[in-house]
Amino acid sequence: MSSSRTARERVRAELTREITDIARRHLATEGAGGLSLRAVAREMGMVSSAIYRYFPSRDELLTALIIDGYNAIGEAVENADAACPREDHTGRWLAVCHAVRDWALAHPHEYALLYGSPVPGYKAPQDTIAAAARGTIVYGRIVSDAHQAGALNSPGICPPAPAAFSEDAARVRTIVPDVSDDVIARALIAWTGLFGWLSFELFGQFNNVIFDRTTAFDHSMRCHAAMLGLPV
Amino acid sequence: MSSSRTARERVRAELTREITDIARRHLATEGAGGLSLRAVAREMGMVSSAIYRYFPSRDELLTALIIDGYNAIGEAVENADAACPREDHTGRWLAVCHAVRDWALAHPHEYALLYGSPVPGYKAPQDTIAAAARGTIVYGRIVSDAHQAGALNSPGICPPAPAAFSEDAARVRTIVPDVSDDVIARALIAWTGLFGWLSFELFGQFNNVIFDRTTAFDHSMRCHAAMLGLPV
DNA sequence: TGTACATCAGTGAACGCGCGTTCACTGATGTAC
DNA sequence: TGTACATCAGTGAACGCGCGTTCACTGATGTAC
Repeated sequence: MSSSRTARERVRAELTREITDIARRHLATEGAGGLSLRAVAREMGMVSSAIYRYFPSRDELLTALIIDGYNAIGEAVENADAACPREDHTGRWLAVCHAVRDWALAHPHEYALLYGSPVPGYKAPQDTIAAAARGTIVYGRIVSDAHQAGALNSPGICPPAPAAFSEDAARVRTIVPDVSDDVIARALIAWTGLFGWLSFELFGQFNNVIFDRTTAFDHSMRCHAAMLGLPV
Repeated sequence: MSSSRTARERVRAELTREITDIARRHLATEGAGGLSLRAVAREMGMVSSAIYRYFPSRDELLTALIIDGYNAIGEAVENADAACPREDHTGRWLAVCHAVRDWALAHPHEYALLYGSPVPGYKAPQDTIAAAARGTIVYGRIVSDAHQAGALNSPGICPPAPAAFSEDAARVRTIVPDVSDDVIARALIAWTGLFGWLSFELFGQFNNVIFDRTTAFDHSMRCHAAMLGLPV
């Protein structure tokens, strides 16, 4: 019967989720390289080979974790954005920044898995790339909304984007529609600036130097907004 | 005799260098987690335990590699800066940016070791922190030189640095003397922006999106210069 | 310059560990008639 | 509703591997008198 088939499948889905949960927890203690199928199986109370009923290899498990991570960060970003008035583009940008940071601080090893050094020997499959776009798309919509609302006023301090940039800009425009090359260039700076800050903060580069990180972060992201052309 | 003592010591120094060279090469193929004393020993034609004459543990070898890395990047930055006319502060900043990037592209795994996810289980000792400062000090001097030459004109688009930032700013001022909190905040943004860009580029975040990376990078760093208040 | 001794470099065997993955298997759960 | 069969989950043993680190040792290189 279809109800009993879903019974077995429900157990399967449940155990799959349990495996990824445990794996995620191990990631948080051992780091990406230390993720071991045997350790996960041990904690599941299973024999190590049983894991292979659920994931055909260690890399597939890693892939699942990466996709989950991108989705978690994407969801956090979407929620933060959705909670702001549509026309408050600066507020939306800042909300997104803080959402990414809060998530990163709560899940430092997952952040490292997504935005840190690539895991040696691991080749990211195509599925992860789609998941990675989720947060970026929200950011792109904020910028293009601001542009369409006429709220994006170039601060006029950057040199114009070079002609050689236009091909790459065209590709980025699929995520940030309608805006000029100049805006795309500045949007890229803000985006890399956000993650650059977080990587410094999470990977220890601020140790013994910056202590009130929330304050400095917030101010930095406001400056990025200003450079982007948003009202601050 | 002192000449014969230095003979033995010269061999020792030579072999120590050879070990770190091989380890560096392994780092470039296997990544930080895959660095193995046994593999290094094998390639040296030694038995694995012999390595312990030179490094008391795997972590000490890692520490040596990290310090070497920071020094290499620091030296590249120093040279790039020194090749510019002192009063061309914008040129000095751009030269530093390109020097860091060139080094990072030539040594991606070493870059990851220094600026990527921390190696799990490895606790960076104090020596590495001093070495890490070398490049930063050059950057700080450029900013403070520009300030002292009156070449640093605030673009006036950032909100003022919050009062809560002043304690951290004071700490940073030991590296960038004399400048205001506002300048320090903007200097921090440019610096994190540089490494944020490089991490995106090296860790794969630009894949399938940005292809002419040198062009986009150069333009981004010019924008950072402009935001910092340097003439562009 | 020659000898007695101390220091150091490198060997080889061993300890104890954990890993990913395969394979033939036992039972339990689901399906079709 | 009941039975015969197919699918799936989990077991347990094994393969083959590499790792960091310790230890007692042999020789060679350096030092002091």
